[in-house]
Amino acid sequence: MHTYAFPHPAVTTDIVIFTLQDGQLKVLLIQRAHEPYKDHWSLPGGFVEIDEDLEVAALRELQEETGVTGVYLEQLYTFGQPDRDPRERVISIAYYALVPNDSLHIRADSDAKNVGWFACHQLPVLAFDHDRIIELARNRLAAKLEYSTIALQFMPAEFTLGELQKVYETILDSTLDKRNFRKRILALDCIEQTGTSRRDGKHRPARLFRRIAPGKVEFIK
Amino acid sequence: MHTYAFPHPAVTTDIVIFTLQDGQLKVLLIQRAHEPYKDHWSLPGGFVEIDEDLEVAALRELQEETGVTGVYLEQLYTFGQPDRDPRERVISIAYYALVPNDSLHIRADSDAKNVGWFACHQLPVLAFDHDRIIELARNRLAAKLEYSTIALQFMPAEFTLGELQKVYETILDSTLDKRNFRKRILALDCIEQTGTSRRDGKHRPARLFRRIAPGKVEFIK
DNA sequence: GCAAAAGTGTTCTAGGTACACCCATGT
DNA sequence: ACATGGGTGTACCTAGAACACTTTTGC
Repeated sequence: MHTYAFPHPAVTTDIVIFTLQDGQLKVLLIQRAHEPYKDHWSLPGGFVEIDEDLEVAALRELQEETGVTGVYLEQLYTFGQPDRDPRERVISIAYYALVPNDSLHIRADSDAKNVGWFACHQLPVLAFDHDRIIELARNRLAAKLEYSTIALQFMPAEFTLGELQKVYETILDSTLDKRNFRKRILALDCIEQTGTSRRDGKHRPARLFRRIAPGKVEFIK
Repeated sequence: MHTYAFPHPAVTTDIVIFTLQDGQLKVLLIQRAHEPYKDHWSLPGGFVEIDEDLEVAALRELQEETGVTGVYLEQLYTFGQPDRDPRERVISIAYYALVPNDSLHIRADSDAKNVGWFACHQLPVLAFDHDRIIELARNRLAAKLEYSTIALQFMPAEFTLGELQKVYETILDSTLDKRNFRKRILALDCIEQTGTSRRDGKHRPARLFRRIAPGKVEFIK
């Protein structure tokens, strides 16, 4: 037991894990096995250990649920409405992560709970205030596309310009002009040709590109 | 005493209160009366009450230290390194506030502690990680000048375009072209002439403007 | 040969930058 | 009269938007 002279809130991290699948922006959700919000879907998350850095706690959740490491992770916002959890006062530091589709190996039912990817525009009813958290994360992600190279964090080691354009179009939910897109991206000097190309379907093979600074997200303009 | 099955961190809010004085961007600091960091300067802040919303806690600190209400307040970032406070694990949700210079009445020595405004570019040695917090707040503020009307939150009810330009120049630490500045600001449709002007010194009187939507910070571009 | 995505330049437009002089007041 | 900040317009430049055809492959 742990006692304090004045009441302390519980502190958790929740993490919005984004990926792109089937041309849709998806988030990872977990079905709750217990009350409150039993059977509702919710964001992965959990209590911050007493000697654990916040970002480390978020990375731990990410690792436990997806098995991935070394992906983009950023603090989003801290949610602390007194009644957001009916059990006790819980303050949650929300993070969001971007996971390339090809590095995914969801731990299937690691502790007998359901885990799944849901398209952002058709989410189930969510536990707590997790709908607000996802909404905010989506807005932040879309905003960052405009002024940073964050979209590259969704890409595998090698990718085509067509695939990258699809990422932008999916997140921004709009179509882009191919020539303008290529001009803009190449002018950023953040990707380079591998020299190889990939045959894929009954059409001209596409040149492959790689990131110049893989882990880095740079601001542009 | 308050007892929990597993250890809980303490949660505080710290608040970076900005104002403009003498053509300088300043922040409000408080001299600590007790250990740790006794006599060091620090940000105003304190523990979040167990049933208190985070923003309400920040507003309370703001009110206690400056007496102002109804000013711009925004959550900045949450700092939670395990060793940032030597006493116990303390997670701090940092906010920043923008206070028009004319609405200031610092409570002088409300509880026998020193309070003062310090220019951002000549801060004293600060307690905890408060130097990092202020640095981040400054960057956020400067960034927001470029894509929102946040600068208006520093202005009193009526102001001249010259005064508003000075605000931009101070925060961005650069000089701006007068004609281009006026064109840009007026095109935003966020301020309007009061119809009056103000005589002030030995030169032509300046037209006065007011905000069209005083409390609102709009995104531009 | 036809369907399907890859690849490639030019023109137009709008928004941003650079720039210099007259105006109203106090001393 | 002169010093001080207030107030105004135009020319240039550059970044973003609009736009259509040829190439390479699989079937």
